[in-house]
Amino acid sequence: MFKFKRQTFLAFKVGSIRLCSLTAATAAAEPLAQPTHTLGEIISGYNSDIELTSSNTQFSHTLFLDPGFYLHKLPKSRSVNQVKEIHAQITVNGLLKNLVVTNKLLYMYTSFRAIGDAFALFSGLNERDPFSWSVMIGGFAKNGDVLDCFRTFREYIRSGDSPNNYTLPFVIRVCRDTNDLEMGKVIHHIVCKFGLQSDSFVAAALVDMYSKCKVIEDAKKLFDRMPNRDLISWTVMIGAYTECGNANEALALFEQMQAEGIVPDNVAMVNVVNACAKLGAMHKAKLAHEYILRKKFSLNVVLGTAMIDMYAKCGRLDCARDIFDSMRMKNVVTWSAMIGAYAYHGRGMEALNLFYMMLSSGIIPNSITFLSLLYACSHSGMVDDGLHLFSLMQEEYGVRPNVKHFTCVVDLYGRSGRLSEALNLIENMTIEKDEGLWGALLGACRIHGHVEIAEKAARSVLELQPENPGHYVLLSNIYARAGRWQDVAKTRELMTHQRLKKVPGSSWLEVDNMIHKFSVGDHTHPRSKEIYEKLKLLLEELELAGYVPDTNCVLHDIDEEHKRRILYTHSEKLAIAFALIATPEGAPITIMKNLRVCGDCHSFIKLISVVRKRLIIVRDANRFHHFEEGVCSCGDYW
DNA sequence: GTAGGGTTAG
Repeated sequence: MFKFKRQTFLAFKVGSIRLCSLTAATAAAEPLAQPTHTLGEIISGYNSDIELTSSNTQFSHTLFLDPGFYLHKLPKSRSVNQVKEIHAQITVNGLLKNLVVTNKLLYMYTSFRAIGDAFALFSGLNERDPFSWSVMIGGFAKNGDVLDCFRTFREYIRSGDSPNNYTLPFVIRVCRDTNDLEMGKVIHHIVCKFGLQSDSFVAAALVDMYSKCKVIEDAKKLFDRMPNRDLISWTVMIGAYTECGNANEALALFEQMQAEGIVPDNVAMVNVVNACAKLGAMHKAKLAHEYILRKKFSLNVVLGTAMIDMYAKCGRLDCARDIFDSMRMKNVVTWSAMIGAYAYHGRGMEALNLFYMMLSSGIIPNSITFLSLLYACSHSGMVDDGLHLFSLMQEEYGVRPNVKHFTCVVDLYGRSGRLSEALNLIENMTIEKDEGLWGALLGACRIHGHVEIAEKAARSVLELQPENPGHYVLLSNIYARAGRWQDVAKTRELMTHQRLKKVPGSSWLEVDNMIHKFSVGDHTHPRSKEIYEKLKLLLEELELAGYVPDTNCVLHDIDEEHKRRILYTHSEKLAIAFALIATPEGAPITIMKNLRVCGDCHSFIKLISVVRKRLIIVRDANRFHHFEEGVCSCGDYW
């Protein structure tokens, strides 16, 4: 124990007080130069740690001269204020000139996202090494400070140092986060220039960047060329395939990874679970779950939440709820996932009840929680509840509605036939409108056959997205229903003038633990011949039961007969025909579709559910449809 | 002795 001399104490006091402001800690180094020297003299006789206590009990600090002490102590900081306190101690000890200590200090500031403090320290440094630069570049990257990150990276290169396998992944990350493929390619050139393309960290970051920028082929090429593919690069690649809609390939890759002797971890399993969710394949989901239990992965918040989503998207609300109930730690994402699951299945009341449970357990809802709730209300016809939540969200929780929230409210009004209120809401909105918003209004006009508002909605939606064939189909359906055949023809004409972006539609289902995938007019399935024969019989059977093909769902400029042929080979119908061949009589059928089920297929499936006495569940891009005894409660179609 | 790539709800 050492009692301060008065002057030393004052010097320290200056440091202690000033370290509370961002730049002051470094500024404090200057006036402290002299007194610290005194302090050094005082304690020069002690090589070991010395505790200095002031006579004023307000200040009681331990000062150490050994850099190792701070390297050990800094990571234990629990707040930025603690870092600042240690910063002051380092300062009064004159240890700021030790770059190892200073870099760690810099890192601690960035880890608390105190980027201003970090930069103040960084810019005050007389000397910087590649560690300091990479911590600073990484700090900006993790904080989303794109411009500062690039600026610092440029400065670093200008200072004469070479970019390395630490700095580059940070810069690549920024390109990924901002979806800046062009900049990503520039960085890729730099990577090659410095011969770092084989580094695991750099390569994995590049693969991730390419995949998030939707150039999966480039990502795969890079991945295939990697000499050492570790767990993380595999995980990135698995996630990339799931993201681009090829979940089957993602799961295949997971198998391949294990065959190469790589042992998955929790994060890898989250990616596997996501792939199963995308596939909606119950068998795969169960296998993944069993694997997770067998290998004793901890069901942490992230993995647990992913599993809730997986089961919900496989059509198993009960399993999703079991996982939800078994989770000890739940965050707002977990609750929102479960609320979203109910919403997705058209179970508005359950979604709402869960929301109130969430509130009583003290979780604060966010923008996405409310989006799921509004979605639940719109698909369950709970107009008043939806409108109440829409105002609650803004007034009680300060969540500013984005265009997706508005879209739900338009849907809410629209489905219940309050079309002018929906239009009014859109017209009075101050935020930017998108095609989804107008599309919701257009969809509502189809349900209620409102031509006038439909034309208004169609004009706006086609202005924003002229290349989407779905909008023309909707408008044409509305005209057709009103018997306005000239306008149907005009719509088709309008469409043929556009370059249409066709997202290939596909449907798939799981039979005997295998995924069977179909696209329109598909003949690739090994049992294709049987499927088409079955479909022919089904069509005859259904026409007797009153099915009339709705060729308005096909908008190609072709004759009626050709339209019928296209219509009857829609992927949903092929999938249904296959299911009827390959599954036991009376068993429920579950089909997945990457786009929305078309109106004709919707009526087709409704009829199948009654003439074949089957429960048919269809998951499309929007929701789950439960067809039972000729009824689907979705309210999407007439 | 100080710096690094992958994860959950829409």
